Amino acid sequence: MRGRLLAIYHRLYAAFGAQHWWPGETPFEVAVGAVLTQNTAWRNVERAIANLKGAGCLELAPLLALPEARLAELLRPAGYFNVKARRLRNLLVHLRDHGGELTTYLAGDLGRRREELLAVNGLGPETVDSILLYAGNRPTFVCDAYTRRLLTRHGLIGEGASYEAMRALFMDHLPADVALYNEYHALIVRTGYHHCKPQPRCAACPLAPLLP
DNA sequence: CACCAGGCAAGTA
DNA sequence: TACTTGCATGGT
Repeated sequence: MRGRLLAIYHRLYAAFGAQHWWPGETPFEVAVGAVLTQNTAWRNVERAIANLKGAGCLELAPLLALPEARLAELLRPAGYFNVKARRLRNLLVHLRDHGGELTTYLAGDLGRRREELLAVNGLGPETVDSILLYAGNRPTFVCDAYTRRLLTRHGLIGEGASYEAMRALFMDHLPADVALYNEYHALIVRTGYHHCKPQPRCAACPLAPLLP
């Protein structure tokens, strides 16, 4: 399994190169982006983040001081703006209640932090793992819809596999390397944008030779 | 026009 | 437990 997963990784890296994730200047911005990009094109998230920046609200205190209706207004281009205003506030309140310093918070016990964040309404496993890995540089593997498609298509996991099962597949068979986890997930997402995605097989896909 | 995009929670049976 | 639905903008 380790060989299969690494072979896929090397193929993707050779085809697409380093992805330089996460796009975001500070850990706080990364965490905000993780919530805003739920089921949403990154292009639209960038507009919302630009709005927050323009309002001087890309830090905990000023962002938390915004009325929720005003926050939703700024988040409009990211879609689901009412839902996301609530979810983002839930995260901010949680951080405020746990010291107010994101980097310090994310440096705590990994399993404990992951459980705490998962308990925040609006934060699911992908969002939480994204925050931990990309904002906190913690070794947790991020999975998503593209990951599921890749794993099932290569026969590495069953159709109904849970998020936790997918994550465990990577973490049980790869070294707990933050740089590797970072690049691997980014490359899988990059592959999602690749034109071969709907077809079961495509000669131009860098993974075609590895398909069963 | 339809379909998709770096999900998640709440409702239903 | 296992499905289904709501949430919403913007690009292709």
